[in-house]
Amino acid sequence: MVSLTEENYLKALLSLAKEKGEVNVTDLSKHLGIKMPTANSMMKKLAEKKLVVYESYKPLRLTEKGKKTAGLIIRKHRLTEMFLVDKMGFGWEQVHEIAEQIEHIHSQDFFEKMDELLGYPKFDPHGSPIPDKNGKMEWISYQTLTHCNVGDVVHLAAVTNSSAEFLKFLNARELKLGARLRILAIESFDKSMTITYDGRSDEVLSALVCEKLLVTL
Amino acid sequence: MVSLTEENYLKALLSLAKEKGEVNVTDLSKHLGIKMPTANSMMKKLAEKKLVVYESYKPLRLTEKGKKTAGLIIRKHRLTEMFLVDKMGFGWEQVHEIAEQIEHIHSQDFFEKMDELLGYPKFDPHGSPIPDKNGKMEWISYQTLTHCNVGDVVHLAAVTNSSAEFLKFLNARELKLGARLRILAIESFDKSMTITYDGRSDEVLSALVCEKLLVTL
DNA sequence: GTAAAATGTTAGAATAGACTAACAAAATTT
DNA sequence: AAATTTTGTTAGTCTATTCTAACATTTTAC
Repeated sequence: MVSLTEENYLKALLSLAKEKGEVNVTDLSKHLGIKMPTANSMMKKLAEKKLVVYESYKPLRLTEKGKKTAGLIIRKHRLTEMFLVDKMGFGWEQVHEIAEQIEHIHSQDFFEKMDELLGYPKFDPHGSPIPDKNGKMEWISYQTLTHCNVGDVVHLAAVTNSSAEFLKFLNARELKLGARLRILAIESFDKSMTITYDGRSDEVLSALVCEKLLVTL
Repeated sequence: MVSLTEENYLKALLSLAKEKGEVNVTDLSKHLGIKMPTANSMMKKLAEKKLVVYESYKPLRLTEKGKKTAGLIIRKHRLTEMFLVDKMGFGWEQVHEIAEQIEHIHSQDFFEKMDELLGYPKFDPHGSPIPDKNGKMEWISYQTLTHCNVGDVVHLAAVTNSSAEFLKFLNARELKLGARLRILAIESFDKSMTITYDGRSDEVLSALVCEKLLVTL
């Protein structure tokens, strides 16, 4: 049995591993908003449950069992987000918080029904891949907008931040997944970008925003 | 702030108060499957939070605040059950367990959206009233089938047990809410009833079943 | 290649929620 | 009304999850 708390640790480990490759206790505790010793003792506990490989002073790793467990929680999270947007009419900026809670519901049937009603989606409303029933996730390698050049024309494929604050910022600029973006200029001083898309022309996006936007050619 | 555990105590207090008028610690602990001292100390805690009136050796009562809080949890539970049945295609026997978890989700918006999508229903799939946004519940006084007589023709309005086991039993007999029941005979020995409805004739229901069926004339 | 800084670990304490054992009060029986 | 049974309370323990303070190791800087 994995507690709600343990589930949150596993999820954090998986997403930090994605971003960084390796995970250390400092990053984990910062990500979860807890103190380092708390994270540390939980790692020992998860190691006993064979969900984490823990060796003193070494980076943390999820075991296969841990990866699968974490993947299945993320699956529930993303199916929920998709359901909330597609079937209940929420905006993509509203669903992260709610999904954060619903992902801990213990009912296979509930999430299978969602999956079925949604027609077995592969991506959530923020463009993130939905893991399969074995917790396996296709890790698509998009580029951040930051890495593009003047003149490039790309499509917005995903965002790496699902906070309401960030997504409201994008809403205000009518910037949606799938949008075709043309890069007009890059300010060398602060790396801010001037782009054009849909009805909007000459929108300026700071580097902080650009690095959260994943694009495809 | 009310914890998930506290919410479950409040819900138990409200439903026991409905059944019995007064609530004592023994019934409460049995209902929740915990030991008496555990319930007792939680009652003191809820009394400090002004949710329960607690006096040594006296029956337990919810305060107005406690009733409202409990009513709002039941509202979330029943809206969820209705949503699961009406919008997601679950059977009425599948939804209690799932709703038991979803009722603890903290998001006004989530339940308001359900309510809206459902068209502001007044009853859940088991015929129980859905409390309003102030946690107030209309307490409709149905009769149990047990109290009817031979020759009576009544309609099944609600069931007082939402367990999968009981509802599967009714499913197997195609006994649904709204069904028009005619009482053909009552066995004086064990109070079992022979009834006819819809396509079914001469179904025999034990007193144990009959007392869980609420009917209107 | 030490010294300083960053990171990780251990030990001990707090809170929530559950338990058992022992005791106290109230209700019921005879 | 005394004895018995049921019900309620108190005290102390346990586990999960968190914390702070102190200490240890590793990494980085000079």
